[in-house]
Amino acid sequence: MNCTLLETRKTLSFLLRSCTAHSAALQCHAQSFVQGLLPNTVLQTDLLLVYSKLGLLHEARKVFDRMLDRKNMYPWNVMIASYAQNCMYSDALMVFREFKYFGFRPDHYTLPPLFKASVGVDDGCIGSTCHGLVIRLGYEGYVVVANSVLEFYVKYGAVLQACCVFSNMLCRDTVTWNLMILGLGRAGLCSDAMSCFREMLSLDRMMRVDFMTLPSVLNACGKEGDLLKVREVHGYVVRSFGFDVDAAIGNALIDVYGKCGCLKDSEKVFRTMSRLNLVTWTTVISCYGAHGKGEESLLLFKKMVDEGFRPNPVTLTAILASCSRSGLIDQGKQIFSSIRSDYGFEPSVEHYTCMVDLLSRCGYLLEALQLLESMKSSETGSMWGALLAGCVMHKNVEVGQIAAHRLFQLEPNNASNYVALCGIYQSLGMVDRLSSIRAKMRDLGLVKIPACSWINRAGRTHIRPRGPVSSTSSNDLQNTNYLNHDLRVENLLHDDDTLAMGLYL
DNA sequence: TTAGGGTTAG
Repeated sequence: MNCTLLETRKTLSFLLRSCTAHSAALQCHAQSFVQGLLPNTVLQTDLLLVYSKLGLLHEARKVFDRMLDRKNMYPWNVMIASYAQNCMYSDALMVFREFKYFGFRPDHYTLPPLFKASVGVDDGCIGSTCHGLVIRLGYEGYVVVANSVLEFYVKYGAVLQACCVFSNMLCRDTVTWNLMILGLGRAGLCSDAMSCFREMLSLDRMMRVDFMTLPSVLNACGKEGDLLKVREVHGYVVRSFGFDVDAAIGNALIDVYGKCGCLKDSEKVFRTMSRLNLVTWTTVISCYGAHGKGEESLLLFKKMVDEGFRPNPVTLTAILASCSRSGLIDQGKQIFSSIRSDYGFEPSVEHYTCMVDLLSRCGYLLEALQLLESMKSSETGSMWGALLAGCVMHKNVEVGQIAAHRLFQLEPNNASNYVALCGIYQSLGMVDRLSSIRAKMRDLGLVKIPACSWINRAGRTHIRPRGPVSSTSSNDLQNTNYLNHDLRVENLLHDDDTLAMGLYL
């Protein structure tokens, strides 16, 4: 390549790296072609990067496929990462298979997207095998790689394994702590999540709590329903970030106050937020709905649409659930029919469940049954459970028996369904049938687990069973500190993973 | 020249 062409190539590389628009990238690409600079590994890699950055995966793949130099790891890593970042997990894994075919060994750039892809395709074996590779190839010391391993176990719902990885990590940073708090909170180990947060607060500057830590911490507080802790964390948020917070923190605050029964506080946070997103609207709609304020939820839904936000399936579930809790039958029916016609989604299992619940609560039991029998999605216990609950409420034995017998097939070990049917028979004085169901429960060895309440008193959570039983300390139940488990990483890997590692290397 | 984290329903 002569000096002029080299200069042109360098200029185009510089321009490509600063491209922020599709048209500019296309112009640079065209110029590269016209100037006779292609194929060239450096320029093609720059094109691959810019198309990936702009989310133009089809263009990126075309560039990748035309690259003649397949010995360079860099484009492979970029292609795998681009697919993973754009949720095209199967494509990422296919490129990785090809990568292996060419005899490459993954490096510390290759592995993080593979963990993401493993979670994306819901295949724990891939992540587990990659974990084996991390150990075998000695990448445990790279904090980004180690965090990806941790993220895999957190997102895959394997909290014990996540704790094990966390305990054995050679280096940690803010992302590590954020992931661990997230994992503990998602697993319902809320006290452990809070302990983890407090430990993080006591660390030095390198591990400083950042804006991404707080939604997970708040989420854990919400699951526990501990208002005292919520206020404590909210105080920390205001001291650190002021009142006008990042959308995700604001959304978590709205949600958590709603879950603790403080709708007024949810409203206050909502009013002070300047950066709203679709999740904000969905959360606030859901909060009003959960507090039985369906009319307000509908007004917010309308305002959201007027402000240009297009509801997603989660928003539609939230508004349907709000209608259901408030018995707003006409509005609920109208929204349900608009899911396909106005918003272009196929109604999901969740949408059907809300609709069956709404119809059942309002006494339209035959209509609910017809809806269940007509739907294309696969039926779930929740749907039939909603219908059965409506039958109990409205003392309808005919539909109730259909729902109960369907539930006996779907959930053979769930005593609640038998108890619900007994409730219908009892309310109608059908003594023989009541005795028959109770006898069946005895034969099957089914026992209804008594309901209980969780009460927070002076910062301690107590469990109060129904009936005249004294309260039990939470310590009786939550006496496990997961982070202090003596765990060895080797125990996380199955024989199959070891075998896969052996085959690979 | 490439890799990582948060919030919403049921």
